[in-house]
Amino acid sequence: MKEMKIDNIGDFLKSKNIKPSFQRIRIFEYLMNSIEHPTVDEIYKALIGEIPTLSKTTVYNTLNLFIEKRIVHMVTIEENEVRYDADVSDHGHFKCDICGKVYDFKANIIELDTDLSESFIINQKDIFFRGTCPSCSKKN
Amino acid sequence: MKEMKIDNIGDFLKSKNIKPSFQRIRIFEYLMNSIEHPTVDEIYKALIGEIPTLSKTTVYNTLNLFIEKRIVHMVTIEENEVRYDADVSDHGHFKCDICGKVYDFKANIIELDTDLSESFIINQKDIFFRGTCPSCSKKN
DNA sequence: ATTTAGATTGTAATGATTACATTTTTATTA
DNA sequence: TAATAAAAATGTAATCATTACAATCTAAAT
Repeated sequence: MKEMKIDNIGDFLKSKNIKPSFQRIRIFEYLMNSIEHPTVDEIYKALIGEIPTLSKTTVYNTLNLFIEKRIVHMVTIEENEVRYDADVSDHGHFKCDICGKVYDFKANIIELDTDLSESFIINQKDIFFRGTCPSCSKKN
Repeated sequence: MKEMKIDNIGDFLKSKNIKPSFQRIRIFEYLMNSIEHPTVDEIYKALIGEIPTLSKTTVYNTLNLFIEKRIVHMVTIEENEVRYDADVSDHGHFKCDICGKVYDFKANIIELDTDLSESFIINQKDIFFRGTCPSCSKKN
């Protein structure tokens, strides 16, 4: 999910040195408007109706390009499948072990105190919590 | 990697309600002494010499049991394969995008400021950074 | 209009993980 | 101790996400 609104996705992609093909625009748009953190399969299924020639390989290629250009984050919450997030700002993910739902939360990662040497160049910071979400803990 | 030394792994497993079979003891011991965060395949290959009848299914079963009993953490750093860590204390992982090596670092996760409601029950906290490690950035 | 690079597609292969049934080991009871 | 039951380990086969690669299509450039 992206808080900042991008009015013209084509121009945004261009500004990141990405040629704005139709598929790329629609994939980024879908990811931007997703509250969940969709998998490749979910993105593919959501767009195949509108783009009948879309192939899963294109979704993979496009997402890998977006990651390389740093406009999308890979979220390895699940064991088996990778999820994607168009919100590249610092924030955390909470996964409920019961219902499997993933919640976003704000975290002040910049102020996190670590013993990591200055000579490590950090490109991405992820915070990931697991546990039981309020609605599932109520049921027990 | 586990900082705290466990002198008798069998007793330790028993204390966690895990029957200490030979395979389970050896798998936990291997994980405890690993500086890296081995994959299922790495654990299997490391032990097959010593335990020729060991099956990969057993490694999977055992690790899933350890996770359930909270004595091992799943580390989803890689895209494709899950890694495991016998250090369940709060700490972070840094993965170098160039050489792929994973570094542990200390992080004061408890003091991390988040907007997550109190009604979320947190069982596991993970911090994961990506970037370039000192030895790889020197080379460029 | 032609050429060329880039983007998309489909097929097939790879490789991690799980399902499930069978066998082996360990614990329990008579 | 022997018999029985429960738990653990094993092997095979299946599933499914991901990638490799070659072919086709599209769009930009000359």
